[in-house]
Amino acid sequence: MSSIRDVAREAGVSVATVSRALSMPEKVSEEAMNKVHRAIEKVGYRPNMLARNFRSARSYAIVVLVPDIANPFYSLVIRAIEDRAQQKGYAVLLGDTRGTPERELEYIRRVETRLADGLLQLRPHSEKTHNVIPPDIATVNACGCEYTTGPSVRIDNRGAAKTIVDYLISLGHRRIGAISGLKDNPHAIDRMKGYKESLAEHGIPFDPDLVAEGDFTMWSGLNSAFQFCHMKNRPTAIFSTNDEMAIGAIQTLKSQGIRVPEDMSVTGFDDIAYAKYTDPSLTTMSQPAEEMGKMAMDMLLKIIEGEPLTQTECVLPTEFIIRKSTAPAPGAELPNTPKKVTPAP
Amino acid sequence: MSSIRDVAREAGVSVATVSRALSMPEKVSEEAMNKVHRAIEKVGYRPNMLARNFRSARSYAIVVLVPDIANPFYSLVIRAIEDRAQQKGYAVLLGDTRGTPERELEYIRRVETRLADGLLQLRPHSEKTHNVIPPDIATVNACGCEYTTGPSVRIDNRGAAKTIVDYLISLGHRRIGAISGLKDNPHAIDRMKGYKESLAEHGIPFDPDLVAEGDFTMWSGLNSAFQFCHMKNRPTAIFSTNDEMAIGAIQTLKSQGIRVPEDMSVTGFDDIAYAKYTDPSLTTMSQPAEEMGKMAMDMLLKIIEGEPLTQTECVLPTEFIIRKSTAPAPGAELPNTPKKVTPAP
DNA sequence: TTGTAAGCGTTATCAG
DNA sequence: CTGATAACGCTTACAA
Repeated sequence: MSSIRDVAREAGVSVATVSRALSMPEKVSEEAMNKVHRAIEKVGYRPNMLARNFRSARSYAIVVLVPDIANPFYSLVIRAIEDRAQQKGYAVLLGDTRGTPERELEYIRRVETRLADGLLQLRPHSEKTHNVIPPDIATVNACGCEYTTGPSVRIDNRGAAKTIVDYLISLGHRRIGAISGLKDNPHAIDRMKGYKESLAEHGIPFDPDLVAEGDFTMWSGLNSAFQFCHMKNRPTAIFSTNDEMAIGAIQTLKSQGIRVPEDMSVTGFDDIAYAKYTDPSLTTMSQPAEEMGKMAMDMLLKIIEGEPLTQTECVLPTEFIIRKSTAPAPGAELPNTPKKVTPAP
Repeated sequence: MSSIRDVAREAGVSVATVSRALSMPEKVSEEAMNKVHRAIEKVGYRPNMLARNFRSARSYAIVVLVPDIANPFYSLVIRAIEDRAQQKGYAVLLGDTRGTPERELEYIRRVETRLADGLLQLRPHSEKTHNVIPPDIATVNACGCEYTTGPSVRIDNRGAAKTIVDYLISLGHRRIGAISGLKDNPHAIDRMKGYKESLAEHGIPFDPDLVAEGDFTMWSGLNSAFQFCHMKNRPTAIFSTNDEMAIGAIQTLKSQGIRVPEDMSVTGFDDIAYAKYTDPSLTTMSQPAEEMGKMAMDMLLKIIEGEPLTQTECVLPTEFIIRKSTAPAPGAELPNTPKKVTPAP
């Protein structure tokens, strides 16, 4: 519990010199430097960061607001954020909101009360169900959507979804079921837009009976798929707005004796690590999770440090990964099997 | 940026009264209370927690040291920790070490410099490869092993592993391959002990050729399995020390035309969410991830607050989950198929 | 290059 | 119950 004073006394210099030796070494003589370091060693001094942060009115911490840390896509983004933060000397406060506005508010308060210098959001902001972020708070959205306001990093969810459905249609599918996220989830909304756009473009009428509402969990994918199994005129393909629901859906299909992809194709979204190891492996849209986290962190740091933002919205490219869960529609006659699909911008 | 002074002036009371109104409301008259709250509202006051923490020499934060946040088992534990921390008014600093002692040290420093009040470790401590935690730091291990020193929460890794291998043997398996974690990983060591114990108990000689060293990733499981496929006298079952390696291994086996479980049984460890959705679904040992995080957090809080610990080591029960990835050994004659297996203590 | 001393926003200690 | 005031450990003008 020794303080800077003890070091100063031991070294025979002033506290100012000790302070400077620690934070502006170039302004201290070599001799003083040595004395200080010896003294630090001797008294076992550790600077009190609480005091330093207080004095400099900065916490060197940011909070990450995430709907669910156990979601593998989010944990990838967070890992990248943490990595970057550590490099820059910032700490990451974990803010798992579990979808509740109350918990979210707690974390917003943490930055209002100076416990954090900024806020990184991993879920698109929907004013209806979430708190509005006070305007004086430095914040960046790392997983934005089309209508995200304020600085954000995102992918083209709509375009990426359209790419997937275009592909399904090119395989001869005409009845394509969709497993959406919750109705007011901005990611689900954007992706469903792409789904509808693709259908419209190919002259396929949109059928509301063909969309099931999930909540991005495997469990909900499992349940949603039942709805499609027992239809009189069941779809030949399922477009899921994320990988876990697709994995759950495949499970159900198999249990009902429906072969994937021979009888029904299934696509995911995110390309989580498990997508490659399911049976069959999952055709899906890969998001640059690491890059998203890293870029968002860099943007937030700029805002915090008062540097100008070169661009306020950053749309990153996705990659369409074709694996084994998709095949030509049963009985479809294809002019030629598509070899290549342009990735979403 | 208004301070407690502004509130005091506005309310016509002293700063001491404002401070008390906020942290010891029972010691303030109702009248003063009202004046203060009106003033707070009016000037838009938010207490500066940096100052409060500095003054009270507490950060109300803990750091969680985790080898890899993207590991689904760890993210479950962390979610529970965060939940508990939030309830108790503590923040969680994410410390993803990526296995490097340097990053680990950075986080240990954070608690030495008062930026956190305590340390929760999610990996067993092995003195050889990790920093030693200074004795004056409040710390609890949430995923301990047999030889973890200091307060810890853990499961009986050895016993649980033995339960699995006992089961395999009861199915008639005699040549049982093992995919271990890295040699010096304490979890891997404990679990491999259980493996060997079970073999010994059943009079099956231990064969070093039958153990592959993985690193707990799916990728390493995938590679390890190849080693078993191409053996002259290949095993009829694989005991993997975690689920991801088991999932990777199954992938390899299938690709090599080896049916699971008909030709070869595979077992995992952890029971991550995906274990239920692989094909075939995975027989594995379920760890009480949430409970482990919650208990460890409670213990750490007690240490921080100076309360006595009722017990310093807490061993939680596991549950053996038999799914579809295990079956009787090919050609084995079983006296009677085992119906029930006693779970590890 | 170094030292002196004035804060930073709170809480805690004393008197009143 | 309330108010004045001294810390808390550090940074940073300003002076030397």
